[in-house]
Amino acid sequence: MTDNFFHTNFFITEVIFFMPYEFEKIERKWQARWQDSNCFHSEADASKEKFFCLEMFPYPSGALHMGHIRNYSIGDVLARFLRKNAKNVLYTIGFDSFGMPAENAAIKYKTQPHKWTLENIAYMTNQLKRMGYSYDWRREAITCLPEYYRWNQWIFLQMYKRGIVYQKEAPVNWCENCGTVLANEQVSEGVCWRCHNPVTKKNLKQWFIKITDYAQELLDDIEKDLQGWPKRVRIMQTNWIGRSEGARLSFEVPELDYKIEAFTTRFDTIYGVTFIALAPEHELVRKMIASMNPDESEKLQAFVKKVTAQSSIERSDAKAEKLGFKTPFYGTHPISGEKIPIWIANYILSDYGTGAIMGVPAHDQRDFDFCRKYNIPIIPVINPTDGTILDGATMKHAFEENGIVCNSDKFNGLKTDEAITKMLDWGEENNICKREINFKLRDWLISRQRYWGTPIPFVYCDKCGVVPVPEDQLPVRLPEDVEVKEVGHSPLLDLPEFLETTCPHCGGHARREADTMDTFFCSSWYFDRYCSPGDEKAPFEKSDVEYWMPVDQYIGGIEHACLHLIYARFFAKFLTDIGLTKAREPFTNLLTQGMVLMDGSKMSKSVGNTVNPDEIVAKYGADTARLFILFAAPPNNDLDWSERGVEGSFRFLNRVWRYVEDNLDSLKNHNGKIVKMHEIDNPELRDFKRKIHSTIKDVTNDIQNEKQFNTAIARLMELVNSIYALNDKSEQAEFLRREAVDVLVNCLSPFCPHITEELWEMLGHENMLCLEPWCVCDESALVQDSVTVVAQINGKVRGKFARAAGLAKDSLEKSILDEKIVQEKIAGKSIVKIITVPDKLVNIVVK
RNA sequence: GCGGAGGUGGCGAAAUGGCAGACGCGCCAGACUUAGGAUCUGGUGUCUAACGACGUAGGGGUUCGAGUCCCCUCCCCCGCACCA
Repeated sequence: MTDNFFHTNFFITEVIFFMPYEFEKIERKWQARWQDSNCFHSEADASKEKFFCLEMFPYPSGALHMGHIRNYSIGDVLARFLRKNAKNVLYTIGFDSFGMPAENAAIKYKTQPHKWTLENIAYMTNQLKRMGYSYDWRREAITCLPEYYRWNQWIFLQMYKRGIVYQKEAPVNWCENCGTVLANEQVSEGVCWRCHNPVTKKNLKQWFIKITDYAQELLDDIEKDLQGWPKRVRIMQTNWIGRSEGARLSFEVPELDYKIEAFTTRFDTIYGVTFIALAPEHELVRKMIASMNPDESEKLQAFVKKVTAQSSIERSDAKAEKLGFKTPFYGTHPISGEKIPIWIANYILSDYGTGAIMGVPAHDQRDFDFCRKYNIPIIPVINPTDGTILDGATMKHAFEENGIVCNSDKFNGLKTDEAITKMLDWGEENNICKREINFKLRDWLISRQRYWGTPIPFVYCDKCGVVPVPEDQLPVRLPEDVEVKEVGHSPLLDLPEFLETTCPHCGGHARREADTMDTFFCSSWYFDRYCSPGDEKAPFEKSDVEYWMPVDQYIGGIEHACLHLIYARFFAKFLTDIGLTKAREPFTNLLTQGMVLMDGSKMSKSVGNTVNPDEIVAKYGADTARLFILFAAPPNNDLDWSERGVEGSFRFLNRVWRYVEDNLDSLKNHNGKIVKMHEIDNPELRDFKRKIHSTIKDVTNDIQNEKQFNTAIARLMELVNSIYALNDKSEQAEFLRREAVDVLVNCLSPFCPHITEELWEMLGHENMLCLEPWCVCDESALVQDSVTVVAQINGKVRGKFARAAGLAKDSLEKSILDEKIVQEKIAGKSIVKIITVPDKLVNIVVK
């Protein structure tokens, strides 16, 4: 009750007790001025150094959340700072506006995805403008509009022409809840990245993009070109791409007239093979079922059914029980010619390698577990270097380390490293194996059984089969006037006017592809589009992207480490291959900002611990919201939301405001003269002058090099404290105050652009602050007159003394030794050594 | 299990190997006040009456000097995890 009273009467109590600066009026005033003056528009200009500042564009889910505010506030500081530092800055925003939530919302609210999405975009655009972000709005890209997605279709067709796009029937990830298939990257720990429901495998014919063609380059360029990325992300991508070197070999199955191919990284263990295992999805399994006796065949079918019905979580959990089925078939060992039993096993992945393995239980823990369970023999072919002789019957676990080869004919006695090379050489000479590189990265499954996405530009002709839609017929428009009735049923399937068409080849009857593209396709090149907004002839102009790309600073969440950030890198490489761009890596520097937490856990609607940016902006203004979120933690840390902290930031801005307002006459009367350090005698004023310029130096460095906005803001708070603390009323002091206030306002402006524009204007400046150059640090003002020298005895601080700066080492030493306290402390002891750091410290080592 | 990033006051956090805790929050005291959740001033790591001692997860090491470098251990967070 009491709480409620204070909340609802906040402004009334404020009016009575505390009159804050009029942030709402001021913020709206400057937002309008910026908009009217087009001051954030940028054009390619070869005579200027460019800077492309990019933020991961939002999905228009309805409203901005604090994560967005953090992301975009970081970006805006950089954009504004660099603009002031004479860079030609490209900074804009857009909406990643295709995707499932729009369909779900359409069902829930009985609306249309199109309508819902555009309304959200309108709302969020207002929010972004209300935050004062300095976007060039002319460059905005909205992916769900035909003028954008037609170029998705166009790029897709270029990929098709180059053989990068293909259709394939395969066991693919299926999310029942979303009613669609998912790419590999979009399944994490066996669950759907979006809805967290377990994913199962389904055999479907789908569109894929051959990202694997670029696997090696995607890997190589991580270390070569992505030094400006967090190490974490580089490692995540490296692991995701998952390169492994090995060999391919095959086992003949004469009975079935088939050759089982297998990939191994340990060809040196080839003599230890005691079984072959196939994934239940392996093509040979079908052949086996067909050629087995009915009784056995039925059992095998039941086994396959049981295993494939398991969800990805169950199947891919390393701790899950290994299940096997012994088939009556045998493969021939490629060297010894022995008959090796063939099993079907649940732990063999159908989509890695060949979906079949050579089982070496002595040297692979998974195979070991499997063999112990099913009593398959275990033959060691490597012994530890310590002389132990392994025995397959008694081994407790697989020996996976390097060692000495045994039980392997002429290779016995070789060390593992040597054995791998020699055996592979021998294997290749004798046509037993072939060296091969395998990647964990899979081709990108691009089809989605959803309505709200880019239509895949293909038709199925009764006569000609799968036919691409000719480029001059693009876009294939997505009908907007639809009713989404249920999840998992695309309304396109009920729209004959969309589905029924004619074949571009033969003019006969054809049916359109009703699947749409993964929305990650849209976000893989939107930054290129920012360079050439509204281009009607191409996705973007070559000259534009060659000027602006690559992105100099990208800012976004780490959750895209192995999603968007891999897809976009792939796109950059593909687009350069077809001559459209030059930058093979799209993002030179990456900053992954931390999450915004509330009471230690992530803000989320479902938990109900969110803070609505609108309310914060209404209560304290955009400048305060920005300041708090930048001050509370360094950008890459998680940030705990604190209303108290917000109040602190608000207090600071009021403190700045009040100072200028209360001292405005004097400040205005002392404009235009910069007092140089050498003109100042008063030590207090010399300190003050030094403070002004050390602030410029530190703030510049913190923004530019460290991207530590929290410490930059701390320095500005110190400057404000110094301004308040200065008592001197001399003319010189007044001029210095004026200088300090100008510096403060300018340096604060990237963080809090509105209040600083207003103050700048109040101070009598005529130009908009956002266009004014950044402050220049006067190095001569940094010179220290006196320094505090620490006297240590045996490393412990025993006194602090003021000394003139720049004293020579020996005179400093002497002067410290002469100090009474020091003399007392070292009395009766002998000096072993003195370490002196000029202007800092003298450490006397005594015995 | 593997890989990565961390562990500093009551809290968020600062510290090119050189005064640990800048700045902010909170707290305490004072001033101005009819009033204070405004504003201003001062204080605020722990122990101690004090001198002083101790203090950056714990233990060891290098160094004149370690939050920072090296080794071991513990704890939290993140990513990967049957990838042959």
